[in-house]
Amino acid sequence: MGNSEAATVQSVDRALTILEVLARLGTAGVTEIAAELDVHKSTAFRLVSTLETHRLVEQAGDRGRYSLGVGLLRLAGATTARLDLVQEARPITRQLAADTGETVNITVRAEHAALYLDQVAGSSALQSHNWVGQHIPLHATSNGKVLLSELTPEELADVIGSLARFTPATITRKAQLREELERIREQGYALAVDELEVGLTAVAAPIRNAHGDIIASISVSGPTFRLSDERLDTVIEQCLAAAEEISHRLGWGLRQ
Amino acid sequence: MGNSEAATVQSVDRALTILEVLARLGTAGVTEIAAELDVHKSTAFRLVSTLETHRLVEQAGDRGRYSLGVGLLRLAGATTARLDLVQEARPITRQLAADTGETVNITVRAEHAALYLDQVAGSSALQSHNWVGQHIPLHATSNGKVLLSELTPEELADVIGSLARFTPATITRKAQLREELERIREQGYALAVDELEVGLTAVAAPIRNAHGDIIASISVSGPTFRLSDERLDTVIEQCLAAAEEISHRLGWGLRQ
DNA sequence: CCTCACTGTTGCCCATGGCGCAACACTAGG
DNA sequence: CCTAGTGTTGCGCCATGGGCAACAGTGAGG
Repeated sequence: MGNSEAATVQSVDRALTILEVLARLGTAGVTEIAAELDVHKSTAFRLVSTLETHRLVEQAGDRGRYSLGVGLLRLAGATTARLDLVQEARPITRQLAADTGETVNITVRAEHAALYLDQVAGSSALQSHNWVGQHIPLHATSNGKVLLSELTPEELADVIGSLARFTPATITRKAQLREELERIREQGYALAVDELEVGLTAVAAPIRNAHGDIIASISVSGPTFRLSDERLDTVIEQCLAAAEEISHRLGWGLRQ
Repeated sequence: MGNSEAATVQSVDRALTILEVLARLGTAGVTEIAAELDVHKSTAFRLVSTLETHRLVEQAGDRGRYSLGVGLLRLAGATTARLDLVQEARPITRQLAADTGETVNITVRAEHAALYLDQVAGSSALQSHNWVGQHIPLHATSNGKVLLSELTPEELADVIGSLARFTPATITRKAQLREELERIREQGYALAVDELEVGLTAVAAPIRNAHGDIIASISVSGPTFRLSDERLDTVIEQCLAAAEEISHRLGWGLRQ
């Protein structure tokens, strides 16, 4: 999409231009906006009205003068929270990948799935695929299970639909998942062996915010043959330490 | 605009819904977005494309997956900076209005005009009109002159067009304005007597950010008969003290 | 290697929804 | 009161937004 002339919708373009005008001027009336866009004021009014319905624009002070609205802050907030997390965590995910030699991933929950925010490959990592921006199933991954582990039963019921099977080892019954989540809460980390893919093992630990809520998960994943029992204990400890460090950076533990 | 059914543009509505979808899901492809909107994927693609042209959406990681973009942060940033300023300044503007009994205003520069961000009326204030959200001429007001006072000559030439006359006392020659701005730089505040309206006197002082740049102005205004010479000195001191306090709250003076 | 399934992207044409016009409602100032 | 200016609403026309179909690209599996 390097071509700025391609495939744009004129009325949408105009509406977005209104946002830019309001950022510049602070406030503007319909007639002023119409002049900026070189359209009739009834057109400007309809476009502003639509923006207002979505809270991207609101009426400032007196009736009829418009300014940018709180809906923008909300949308931007979703973005900055994730950018901040990746930035704060990056040196630690780098170190963890270097220490383990495996692939390190950070995920957050996005409704019914886990979303990959960041990925750092270790020296032994065989897969070169970049998962950033992609969704993974919550119930079949270590990261996903961490993200589910402290939800209330109501929240869990809301988030989890049918438990799709990916391998013979995938958890597909809700009672089994609940037991697994209980185990994760007790031991403080999640393990997934061959549950998403045969031959893939992953360990994940929770990243917490200043309030102690789980907001993300960090995992170390590699081929099952390399993450065998004797090595796994070390990797679990390293993963837990990394999660704890990131959590501290996000303010966890400072208010207790 | 209490009526959410009125006067909306369908394609704009769809585009804004895409923003909300992306805030929820983190990332999504065109086909996913089309399903969320219940439109054909070519329609979804064009809408996303338009959002991308304005940087509100960008491609996340792999080609073809979209997430919210930095353009959103920019738009939101314009809003939050102003909200922060009003919030930080509010207790001080309240106190100043109580101390002086006059009307206190905070303005920022919005291109070629000064924009009222906040207003607190004192006990003696006769005018009940709320100016928040409105633009005022830079050259004919104490606030406006403060906002102009530290611009470079090139910036000043860019910002100032013709100097409209509002009263016989309005500054209408550029040489005269330059002298006035020099005086303001020296004394640290601006005075406007009968320049916008006959019978209206206002004092304004600069609000500075952590870097020392003037980012806003705070004024005390009232009828000329009340802001006479002997009283004006007190009001000027109070206004300067308020501006300094707000500036400190915004980080001014902490790095010297 | 090939094939298939899926996704994103482009071009065309038509009908629908976005637009301008005109009227109305409201406000402030004289 | 009137006037000038602004925001808001309803109507009908036509331009542009939308769906269809084709194409391009990618990844997985055989």
